[in-house]
Amino acid sequence: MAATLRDVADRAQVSVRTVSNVVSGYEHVSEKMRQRVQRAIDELGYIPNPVARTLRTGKTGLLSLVVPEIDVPYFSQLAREVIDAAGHLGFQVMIDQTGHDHERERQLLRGGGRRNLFDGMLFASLATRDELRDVNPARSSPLILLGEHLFDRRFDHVAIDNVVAAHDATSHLLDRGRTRIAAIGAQPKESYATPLQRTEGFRKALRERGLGPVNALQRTAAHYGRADGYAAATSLLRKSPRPDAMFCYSDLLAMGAIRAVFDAGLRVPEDVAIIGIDDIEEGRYSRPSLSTVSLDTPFIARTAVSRLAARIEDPSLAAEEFIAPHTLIARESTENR
Amino acid sequence: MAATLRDVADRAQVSVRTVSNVVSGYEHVSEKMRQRVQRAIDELGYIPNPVARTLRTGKTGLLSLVVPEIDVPYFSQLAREVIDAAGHLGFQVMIDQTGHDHERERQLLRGGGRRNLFDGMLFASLATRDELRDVNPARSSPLILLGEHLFDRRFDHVAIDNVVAAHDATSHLLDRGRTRIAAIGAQPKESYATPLQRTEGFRKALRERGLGPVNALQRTAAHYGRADGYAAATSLLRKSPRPDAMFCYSDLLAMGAIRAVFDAGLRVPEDVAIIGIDDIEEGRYSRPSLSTVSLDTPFIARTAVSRLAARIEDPSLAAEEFIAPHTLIARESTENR
DNA sequence: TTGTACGCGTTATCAG
DNA sequence: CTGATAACGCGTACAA
Repeated sequence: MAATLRDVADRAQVSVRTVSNVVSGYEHVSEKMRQRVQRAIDELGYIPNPVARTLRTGKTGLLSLVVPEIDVPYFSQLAREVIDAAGHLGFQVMIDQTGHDHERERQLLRGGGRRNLFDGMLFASLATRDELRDVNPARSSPLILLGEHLFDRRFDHVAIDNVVAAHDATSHLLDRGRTRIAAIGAQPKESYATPLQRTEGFRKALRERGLGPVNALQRTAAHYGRADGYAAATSLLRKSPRPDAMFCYSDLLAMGAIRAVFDAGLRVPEDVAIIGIDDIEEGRYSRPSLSTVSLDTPFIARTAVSRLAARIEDPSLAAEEFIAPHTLIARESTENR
Repeated sequence: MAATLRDVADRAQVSVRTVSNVVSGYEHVSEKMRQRVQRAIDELGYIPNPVARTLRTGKTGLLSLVVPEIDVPYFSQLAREVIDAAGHLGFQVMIDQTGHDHERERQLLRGGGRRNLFDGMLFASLATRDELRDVNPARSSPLILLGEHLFDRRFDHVAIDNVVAAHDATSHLLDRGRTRIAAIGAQPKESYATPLQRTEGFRKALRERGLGPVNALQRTAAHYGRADGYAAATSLLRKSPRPDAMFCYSDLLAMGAIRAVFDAGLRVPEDVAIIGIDDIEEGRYSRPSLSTVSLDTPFIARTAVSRLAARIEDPSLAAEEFIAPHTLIARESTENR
């Protein structure tokens, strides 16, 4: 059915080598030869078979992006940037979801069960220290960690400074005159880096202003979704005296929290100020619009993809860490009363 | 470096044929043999090379999902379901974005420039009649169209009944006593099926209640995003008398419209009722929560993936059309005044 | 039930 | 600059 390199060679009366040269744009081919071959290619409608090429070269041109759930706005935004950045470098992207399942994460880190169909992997899902420890950087396929995993320095790693980001968000609430500040997003089992660091930044900011321990005003959230934020905020509002501000570890948590405040008959920001982290577009249109810490997703995506490409070229590269910039964005949800 | 089938065969003192049988779970292998081979496999840490297997079998186990932008909630939710459904059938999913670029759509429909690295494609982006006409179903790789393209019956097609959905949404607004109903989402150039059908359903519902032509209350929207909804709604509110309801062709348009109404100093639903289509999670937490037409995304994803799998098995299948169910969901944004 | 040998479509090596 | 030919790793018809 489909024409092969050999078919073209036969038709053009040349060797497959010559055809291959023309197809892959090899320099030293006479113009005459090139035209003759090109004509045969066009006549037969020949298209190179990427699988055969891959078998020979060992490169598929495929990257794998692993996220917990692609329909979480932060991750779909990241995916968008990653796919674009990868495209510019000639890669296509396949997506895997872990669904917060540890076993699945472990499995994907080992290369998806089978030997990889991809040249490298961007891992943006959670992973505990233990799961990473099982992975041997020297033997596994090229891997870049995104946003987490500060524990393990054997891997390339693109992230933000979570301690500072959380500190900035909390300080912003303090600057607005809030004093009973709650935090939503610590993990039930503290095994991940990001929530730990955000909690650290949160507490640090409070300490700097002479505010004591705040365990009673902290709430865990398993999945950083709207429902988690809603539940946590509802629980916090039952306390007396109730908090006058909430720092949410993700914008999605914040969206849930905002709704919870209103369902409790209170107002944002008048009664409770709310700030998140991520800067998803949703927060720019919500009522009130959401104050947040904006992460430079394009930077993260570009850095991760180009670093992965470099590591595919040279797997012996020493592991490096890249910190993406973040900016505090004040919107309506933390305005002064 | 990596062990091959032949390495295992040498080590187990058997032929490659036998090893291959064991690996691919062939029935008729003696238990003794199986164990001997399995031991060699484990010792060498052998993993089959999917590329070589693909070259031989012609199947990559990869599906391509094409969307306009993955970070649009409707599409990321669809992607989530598609990836899950594909996983159950042993497929992985790569994602391509068209970014509303016609040339790119055309290119992807032709198989991404190169011959396909995937077994089949789910096309959920827009495409005009012309773009599809260039594609020959018999020669291209297996293709399923999602949600659009009712023009062309040469392809498998999974969609909802857009005319009825739009009719339901509009009727809901009429049932709530609204009389000056606007519509946001027609296309500047009417080349796509979905907006045309929604406009048809919209007008049909108005006609049934004896309401005349409404061109003055229709607004186009190029990309169905929040910004488009905001701009269109703002423009509509300047009319006098102003509309008392807006039917948005997507939930995202509706989110932008809600914000626009409030920025204009008016209230939803008291002054303007708003309804969308899609049922994205965002609309369940927004203020007011968003009335909408819920599409059965899991059904769409499962149907599309299993149909694609079937078509990969048997490319000669006759094209078929699948209609996914939809349900009207009334929330706060269309409550009675 | 198992072994041998060939082909899948490329790229790379080595002559010429 | 171009031709012949050997890999790449696996599946399978054919033979035993």
